[in-house]
Amino acid sequence: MPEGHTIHREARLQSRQFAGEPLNVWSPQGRFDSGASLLDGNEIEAIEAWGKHLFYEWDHGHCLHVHLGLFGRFRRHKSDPPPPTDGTRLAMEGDSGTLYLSGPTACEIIDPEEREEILAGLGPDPLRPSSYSEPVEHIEEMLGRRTVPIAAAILDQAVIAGIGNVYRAEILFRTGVNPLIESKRVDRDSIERMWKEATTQLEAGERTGRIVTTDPEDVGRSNRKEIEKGERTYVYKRQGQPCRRCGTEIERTEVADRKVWWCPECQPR
DNA sequence: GCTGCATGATGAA
DNA sequence: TCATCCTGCAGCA
Repeated sequence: MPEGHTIHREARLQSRQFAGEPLNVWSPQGRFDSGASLLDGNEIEAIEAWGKHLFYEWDHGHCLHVHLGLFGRFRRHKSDPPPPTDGTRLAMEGDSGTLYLSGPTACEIIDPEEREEILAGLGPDPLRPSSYSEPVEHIEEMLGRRTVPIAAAILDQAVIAGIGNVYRAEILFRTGVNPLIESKRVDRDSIERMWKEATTQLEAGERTGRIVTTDPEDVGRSNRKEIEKGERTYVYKRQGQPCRRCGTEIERTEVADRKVWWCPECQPR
C-alpha cells in the first residue's frame, strides 16, 4: 500500500485521531520495546509526512520516525481492536482508538540531526508543493546529470519524494514518456507535465486512499465513482492486455530491479 | 501447509 | 548487480 499518498493520508487521519491525548504505547512483537517505553504515557503533538517518511513529534520532545518500506502497514481501529498479530511492531492506544504498525522498514526514535539528514536526502514532495520553491528546476537538474532510464530516476526519492512503483508507471503513461528513455534526454516540457501529473495523482490518492489514475472515459464510465477495481490503472500489472487508449498490447520489463509497464504506442521511444 | 509475490530501500561487491 | 531486511496474503496442494 505505501506510496507517498498513503503516508500523507495516515499523517492526517492519525493526527486527527491520536494527537493531543495521552497514549499507551507498547511493542507486542517486542522488537521496539525500548522505544515504546520512551513514548508510553505521553502525547503526540503533530505528525508530519515528507515523501514516504513519517515523523511523530511528541510533547516531551522525542521524535518517532516511521518508514513503511514495502511491507509496512498501519491498522487503525476506533473501538474494539482485534488482538495485535505477532508481527505488530508498535501499538498505540488512547481514548479514541488503537493503532497497530507491522512490517516497517524503520520504526525508531531519532534526534533532530538525524531528522535533518533524512529530509536533506529528499527531493520535492508533490504533496508538499510549497516546501520547494522551484520543484521542476530541481528535478530537471537531477535528471540532466543522469544516464539511467527515466523510470529508474523517478523512483529515486532524491529526485521526487513519494513516487512508488504504481505511480511511476502510471505517471509515465499519462505523460507519454517511455520508461527506458535516458533521464537526461527527457525534455523540460515532459518534466513539467510529470510533476503536474505527480501532484494531481498523489493528491487524489491522498483524498481517497486508493490509486485510481484512469480517466472515466477511458474505461467506459461516465464518472469517477463508477470506476471498478480492474479499471484503476492504465498500465500497472496489465502486460499483454490492450492499452485503454489505443488498444496496443501493454509491455513489461524491469528497471531498477522493479517491474515497469508501458504502452509502446502511447509512450514511444 | 507451502510457495511466491508485493505500492521500499540499503549496503556490500 | 546482488543479497538482505521487513510481513501478510493469494493461490495452490
